[in-house]
Amino acid sequence: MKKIYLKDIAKNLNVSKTAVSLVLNNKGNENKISQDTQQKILEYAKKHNYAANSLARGLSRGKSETIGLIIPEISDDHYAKIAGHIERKAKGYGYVVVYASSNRDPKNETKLIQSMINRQVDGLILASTQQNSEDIDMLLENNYPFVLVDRVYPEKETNYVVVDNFGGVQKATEHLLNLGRRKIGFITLEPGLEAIRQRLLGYQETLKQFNIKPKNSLVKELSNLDYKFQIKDALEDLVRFPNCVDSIIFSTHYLTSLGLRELRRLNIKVPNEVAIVSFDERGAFDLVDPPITQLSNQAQKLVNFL
Amino acid sequence: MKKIYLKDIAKNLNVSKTAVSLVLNNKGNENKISQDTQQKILEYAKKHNYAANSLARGLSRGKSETIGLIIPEISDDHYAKIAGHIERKAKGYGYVVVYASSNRDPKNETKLIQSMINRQVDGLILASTQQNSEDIDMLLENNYPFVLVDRVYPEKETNYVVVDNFGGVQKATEHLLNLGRRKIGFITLEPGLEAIRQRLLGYQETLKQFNIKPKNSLVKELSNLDYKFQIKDALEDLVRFPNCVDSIIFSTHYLTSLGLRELRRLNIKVPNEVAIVSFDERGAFDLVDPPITQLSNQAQKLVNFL
DNA sequence: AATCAAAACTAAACCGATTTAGTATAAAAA
DNA sequence: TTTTTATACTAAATCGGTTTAGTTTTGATT
Repeated sequence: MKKIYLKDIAKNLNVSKTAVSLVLNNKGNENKISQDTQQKILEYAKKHNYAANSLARGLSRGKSETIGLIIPEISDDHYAKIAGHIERKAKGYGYVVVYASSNRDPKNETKLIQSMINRQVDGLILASTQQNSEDIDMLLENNYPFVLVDRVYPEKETNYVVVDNFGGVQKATEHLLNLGRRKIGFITLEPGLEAIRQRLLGYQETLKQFNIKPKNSLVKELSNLDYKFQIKDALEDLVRFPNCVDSIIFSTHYLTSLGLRELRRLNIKVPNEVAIVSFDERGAFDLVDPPITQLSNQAQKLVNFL
Repeated sequence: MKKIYLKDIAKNLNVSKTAVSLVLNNKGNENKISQDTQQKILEYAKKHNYAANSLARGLSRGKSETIGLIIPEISDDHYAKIAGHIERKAKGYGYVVVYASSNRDPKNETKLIQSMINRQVDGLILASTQQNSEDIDMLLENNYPFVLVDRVYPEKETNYVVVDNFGGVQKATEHLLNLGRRKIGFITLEPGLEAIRQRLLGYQETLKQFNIKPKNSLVKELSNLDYKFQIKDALEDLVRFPNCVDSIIFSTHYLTSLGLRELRRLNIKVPNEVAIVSFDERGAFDLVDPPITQLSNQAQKLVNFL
């Protein structure tokens, strides 16, 4: 089974490459190629299993039918899900996706963006480190087609798709309030990422709407580096006097994991003594008894807008 | 910031495209381009941020510096991890990876393989559905560079990389035996996949090595479609008279998840009454108390051989 | 001064498609 | 019969590189 090229078809059927190309791209009619000839070409192509070399096609058409996806880490569940949904959508349009992980390093991200552009991807989807203003500016200036997902530069005018961080936490907070909880703690990260800021805001604003004054002492902002250690103190402080929370919202799934273990260590009954809600989904949460309330399927919602 | 092409450099420096191409590909010396000229070209290229169009390069070189990855599902934790490791390795060699999910449908897989080939990927990594003998044959016949990962056609002579299914379960079994457990149940899937067969074998052979006769009544092979429902009966049968197992090996992580919940429902203490070992890793298992013994980091080990 | 080899460079073919700007033939209109 | 207009096709340029097969220039050798 040798590879077959456009010119082989042309030669064997005694027609021009042009004719073959037109017919195989469904432009036979508009270019007045006779039905006979079209038939002939289509049959021959099918019979010999012809498929265009997409590098050549891409070069001459100036597009690659490929989209580039740059994410912090493909092996991260959250981004793997996003990648999955993007791929499904892309496939529907005949696109293929190439991915690359920045490992949350802006320098890497810059390189990857360049590499993707050189590879002639037709567009970029970027879950940025959010520390690459210049790259975003560059893309904007060059009118390069891209959209940000999941992580956004709020001060820039770009297309973006994010989960509703504010609304999500708002719902979480309302959920707890409707259950009658009134002393709601909030464990989150330093507000470096816009998403994180939005989540805190969602919590605070919802409390206000219920005429509860948000107290800073109930909000624990852990360091991105040290959260694993800090969470212990944070949690103890929340559940002990004088805070004595009756519920806690965790703003990311891994904080939830850690927090849950800590609560167990402290012998605190979940949800009777302290109810908890987690912002992110996490498939395996259903392993835990009792199930954790979670805002599920964020990744799904997110990509449907693309 | 306009795009700059090889011919622009050539024109502006009054040299030929050939010279520019050679120098930028580090073939200046072997082709006796003078140091002066080389300097000139390199500087100009750097200054103007030249980068080759990789479609054009790929077309003329006959390779794309791209590798194709076909997996059942990118959003599956296991495959996302594999994808992550593959990407890291690939990046080291200047390769980029395009992925596509077969959704475990052989028809899809066939299409994807064709699509990847048309896209001129330089090689394929395939976590196959294992129901596509013809595709594998085709690849072999055409001498196409590919390797199977994770899922293998044992009767075919291909390159492949798999976790040591046999050895893994062997270790798991030894682990339980060394803990003094003697009535070890094995919950697995129908032996459609080679990996699954190897796991069962690992269990059976290890028992024999310890002079324990493997009993079929202690092995539960659940249907791929119905395992969620069948696992209840399977588990009850194992723990109740006359089987009364003191431990269970689950051959996949999702069986472990389900089994664990069932054991809890049956009020059976893990690991005191029944110890369990899971074949696959699963990050979130550390949520569960007590921790589940697991064979960890399979994905990592797997890809290091690539 | 003629010869030869090495050094420095380049024209043009090529990769495999797409696409523009035609041409040749047949049928219809003048 | 000549002109016009469709119809059915095609040659050649193009995309942006790489590479083969030279050619020209310089310097050393006889």
